[in-house]
Amino acid sequence: MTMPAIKTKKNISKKAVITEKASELFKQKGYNATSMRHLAEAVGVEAASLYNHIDSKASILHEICFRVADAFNENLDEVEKSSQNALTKIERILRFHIRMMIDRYDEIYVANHDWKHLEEPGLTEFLNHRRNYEKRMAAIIEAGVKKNELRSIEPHVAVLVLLSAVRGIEFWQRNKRNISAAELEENMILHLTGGLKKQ
Amino acid sequence: MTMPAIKTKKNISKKAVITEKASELFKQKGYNATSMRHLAEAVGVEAASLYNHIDSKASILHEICFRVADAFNENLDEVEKSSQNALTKIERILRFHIRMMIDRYDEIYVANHDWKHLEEPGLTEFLNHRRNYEKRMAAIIEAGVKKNELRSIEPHVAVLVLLSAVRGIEFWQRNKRNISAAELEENMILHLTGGLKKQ
DNA sequence: CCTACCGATCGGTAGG
DNA sequence: CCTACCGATCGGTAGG
Repeated sequence: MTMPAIKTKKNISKKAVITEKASELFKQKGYNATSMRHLAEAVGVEAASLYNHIDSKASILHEICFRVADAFNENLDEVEKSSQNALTKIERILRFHIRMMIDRYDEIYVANHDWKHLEEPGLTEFLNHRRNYEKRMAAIIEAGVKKNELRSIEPHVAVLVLLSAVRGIEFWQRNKRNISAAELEENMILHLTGGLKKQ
Repeated sequence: MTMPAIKTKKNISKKAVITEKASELFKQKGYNATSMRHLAEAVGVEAASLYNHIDSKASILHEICFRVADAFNENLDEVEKSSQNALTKIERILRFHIRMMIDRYDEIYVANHDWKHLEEPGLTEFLNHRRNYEKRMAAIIEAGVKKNELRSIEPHVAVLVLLSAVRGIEFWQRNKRNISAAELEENMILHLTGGLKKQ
């Protein structure tokens, strides 16, 4: 008799290590420049052994990208459900993005940079996720402008500015200066919502 | 007797075609995922023939990245020389970035995404260029804050927000909606400088 | 500018 | 989880 429960548990845990190391390497070198042999070395096994835990190199990227997408979608669901005003909603979304960029940097970086190498149908699905997310954010801003809560600004441009500004935390990650994560967050919120508020 | 003048002219022009096609392909697929055989096909020759015009795949990436870096540095030189106030200087820099993102999108995209694959010493040189550029921008903002022209904001965070927000034009390039380039530019400036102005 | 070809490395499999 | 190995593809060179 085998012991399926324990075997499963072991596999999951090793798979988690592989995904984590892959996130690190993909972030450092990029998806294509990271070979399964590099990854195997980082994990501490031979390349062939990785395939006992994962299906393919592509499947690792798929898992990283969609885990990230799911986290952002869940947060947006919650924000949408609330009855706060538009500026508060946007601020909540921004704070979530900023914290994800700080706490789960490797995964986020990979999802932002290497989604292009997803295989179909994952690629299309991922892009649909993203387009949908941007539309929902734009709708929040549009409602705020209509209610005269926000400065009159083109909602899609505002979304583009907000989402990419937050990605700029990559600069901060590269050389974490004297600024703390909290200080970074407050200054970003100040700058970005300052451009949305009515003067 | 050979005719060196004409021969040189021919080589330069073919090299320009190679660089242009490479920018396009690197943008679409990424540097590593673009093979010299793909590039040769796009140019209309066999892969081996490319090497009559360029030294290596790496040298193409080098040329793209440094051509971009030089353009931004030249503009910043000009802005610094002027005696305008801080907000005007920042606005001029932003408008230049926005127009570069629109007019020379392929090159800029490659410089932003694939600089990581530059070979040393190019990689270090490129990163120094960038760090220097960010410092000079931060100095402009810092001076504006001190002179009480700008809202009190951490200058390095402001630079990070501004430079990455502008990169968000990638979203716009992916699905150029109903918004014109001019409308995009004015809305971005409104949003980003709105967060810098004193209320 | 081409044909022919090089050594290196890739993702992945067979079999134990 | 390993050894041994596969076909495919890579950047680049020799020689004409």
